[in-house]
Formats: sequence, C-alpha cells, structure tokens
Amino acid sequence: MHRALVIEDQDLMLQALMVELKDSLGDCFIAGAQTYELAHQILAEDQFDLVVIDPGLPGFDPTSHKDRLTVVETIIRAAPSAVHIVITGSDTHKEASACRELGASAYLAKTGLSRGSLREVLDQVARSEFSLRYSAADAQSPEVHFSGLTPRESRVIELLLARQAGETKRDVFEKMAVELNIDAASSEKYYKQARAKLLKFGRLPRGL
Amino acid sequence: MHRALVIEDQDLMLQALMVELKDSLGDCFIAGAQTYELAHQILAEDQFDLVVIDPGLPGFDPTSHKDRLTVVETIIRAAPSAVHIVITGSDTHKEASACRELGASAYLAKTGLSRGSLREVLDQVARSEFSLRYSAADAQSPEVHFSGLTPRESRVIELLLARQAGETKRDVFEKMAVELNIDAASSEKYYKQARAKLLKFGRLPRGL
DNA sequence: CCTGATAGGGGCGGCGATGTCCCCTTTTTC
DNA sequence: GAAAAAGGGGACATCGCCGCCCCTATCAGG
Repeated sequence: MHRALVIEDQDLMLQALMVELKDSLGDCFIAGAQTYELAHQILAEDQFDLVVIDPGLPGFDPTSHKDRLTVVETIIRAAPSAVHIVITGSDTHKEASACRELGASAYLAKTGLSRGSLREVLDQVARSEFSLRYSAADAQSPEVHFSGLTPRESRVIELLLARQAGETKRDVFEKMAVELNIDAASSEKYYKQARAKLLKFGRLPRGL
Repeated sequence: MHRALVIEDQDLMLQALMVELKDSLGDCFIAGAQTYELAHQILAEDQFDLVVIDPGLPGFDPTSHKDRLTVVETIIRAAPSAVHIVITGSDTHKEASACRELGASAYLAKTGLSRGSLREVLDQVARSEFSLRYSAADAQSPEVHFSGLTPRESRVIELLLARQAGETKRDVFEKMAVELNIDAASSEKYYKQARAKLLKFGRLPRGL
C-alpha cells in the first residue's frame, strides 16, 4: 500500500495527477493539497512514500527562483524519507539542477507529460535514476473524446487515429490486444461497436 | 450533439478539460489540440460550437501580452460562430478585458477552477453573460483518493471530509442524495462500504 | 424510556462494460 | 484467382457498480 501526496494549486491538474498516480501505483492512498499551508499540515499528520510538488503555488512569486526553491526545500525537509518529484509548468535547467541537489528524485515539465508518462518516471525512480523531462511540444495527432463510447471503444479509436501510414488496422488491434492483455478479435469488436455509434451520429473521423 | 475543441499544451490538463466538458455537455464530440498549428488545422476541417483556448502555447512567449492575444484572436477568427472560452494559468485584468473585446465569452483562471466549475460557466455563457473568474486560492480541505473505492464511495468520503463543524453525517448523506438524485439511505450505504474498506487497509482518516 | 445518530451486516434486481466466439459479405491487395 | 483486410452483425457469460430493501446493535441526550 503506497501513500502519496500531490501538491498542486490547479484543481483540475491536481485531479489528473492523482488519477495518474493511482493508475501507476495500484493499491494506494493519495492525498492532494492546493496550498503550501495545507501541504505542510498534511505532512505533519501523516507519513508518505511519495510527494509530488509543483513549486508554483499561490503566495509565492512564480517568477522568483528563490521562492520556488524554498517551496521545494521545505517540503522535502518535511518528509525526508519520501521520494520527491517536482512537476512544473515553466522548467529551467537551473531549477532542475537545484532540485536535484535538494534531494528530489525527478524534475518534470508539465508540457510533454502525457498519460502513462508518470508510470515510466516512477519506474526510473525505482531504479534510483534521476528522472529529467524538459518541456517538449510533440505535435502529435488530435485527441478526441466522444460521449457514449465506453473506455475500450474510446481507446481503440484513439489508437487508430494515431496510426502511422502503412500500419494496418489489424496491426493496431494487435497492439491494443497486447496492451490490454486481451484477444485481438476483441479489440476489433470494440472498434466495430465504436464505428457503428460514430456513424449513427455522423461524427466518424476521416480515415476510419 | 455539441462539438467542442480544447486547445491546451499540457496533456494532463487537456484531458481533464475534455472530461469536464464531456460531463457538462452530455451528448457531444470533443477534440483536443496541443499546438497552435494543430488547432488551426482542426478548425479548418471541422465546425465547432465551443472552443476552449489556453493562450500559453509552445512557440509563443507566455509573458508577452501581444503573443498571447494573437493566439486568442486568430483562433476566434478561425471559428467566428463558436462560443470561445479562454482559460489561463496566469490571469490579468488587462488580458481579460482584451479577450472580451476580441469576442470571447469567458475568461477563466486555472487556479480556482475546480470540478463542476465549467458547468456553471457554461450555464452563464448560455444566458449570454460574460463569465469572469480570476485565480482564487481557496484553501479548502485536503483531497483524497483511495484505490479500491467506487466513485460513489469516493464521493461520500470526500463530502464527509469537507464537512463543516456541527454538521451531522446524516446531513451529508442528505446532501449527497440530493446531488445524485438517490436515496439518503443509499448514500449511507456507500459510506458504510467505504468505511469498511478503509478500515481493512488501516487508512481511515480522522473524523470518520 | 424512547428517539435519533452511529455502526455493521446481508440480499436482490438492473444495467452496462468486458471478453470470447460465432456467423456473414465486400473490397483491396498480391 | 486466392488471400488478406475491412465491414457488419449476433449470442453469451461474467463482473462490478448502482440503487433499493431488509435486519440488528450500541450509545447519547432529553
């Protein structure tokens, strides 16, 4: 049973990070704090194995190198035995080094951090490596969400839209089958169901 | 059937916004773009009723008032018939006014925007009001996520932890019953199940 | 002593998501 | 022309979440 604390002032991002952590950690308890004060209060009351810190908190100057590092430093001191991961919207090499020296195990930019990335980072950290990810604008393909589709149906559409030229649909079904540990025929079934629903609403993206 | 596009460079925030929109809009199709170029490409290919814009995109100077407004202006021009909502991490009065003049229907700060807020904003916009929300550091109570709990179970724990002094558990059950349009006895049932699970893991928060 | 809040069980029907297996036709590709 | 890919559908069982129903027991305060 892992115990984690996420410190992030933007509620939607906080929720997303907590969900990401939950998916990565399996059996776990995850707390979230939106302010510096609340974070310290929680750290004083409970023990945590993992702390995720966004140094851009209300009450601190987000452009002040010193202010941001103060946040990181005091949080790390408040939970010295935990693994600390710094996640920021505006990343710099200087800050990354400073955080590493303060004892953080990872320094990640929010831009470029996508679903599943946190899992890779946690794997890296578990191998005692310092995980460093600067912001990257990977152009990518558009993301799409349809109401009325089940998670499996959404996923297969997502994978098909991100499909490379020359890759057959069958290949994608295989990939999804491996990813979810199911039968490729089942992936295909989800695709067919999703396609039928999208056709009914006339919202079938090009290329499907 | 609503069609919406979300333009936001941070993938996790993009996902969160898309989910929020989906929950608020009901039957809908939602696309997401992480870059300025991709956004314009999508807008050129499809029609949208609603566009959510974060002006802090890669390739533009996030501190440049002009750069940010250029993003907002060109996006609005690319979809003149849509409702436009600007969501930003660093909000200013000046930028809010400028966005309003450019034709945006709302100007929202990411900090202070929590789950459900978007729904209220959309209601406001539907009444042809300009929705303005500057950043607010509402201290609040800690948020908690437990793996192994169902959504209902999580929700009732959340509500109980946010409970005011003097408020009985029964009151909270009633509140949740109204919120979800179910029986108060059912809320209580979820609480009991959640409590049993938390006790099993020894992670029962104080006050429950 | 009775009421109300709290704590702790069990059961039941409905529904959607999941995952597997089966059938068929048409189009594309080699 | 044969094979592979794609399109289109149905049947079936399992499981978890949901929402409601029932039962008991403890404990505090009026």
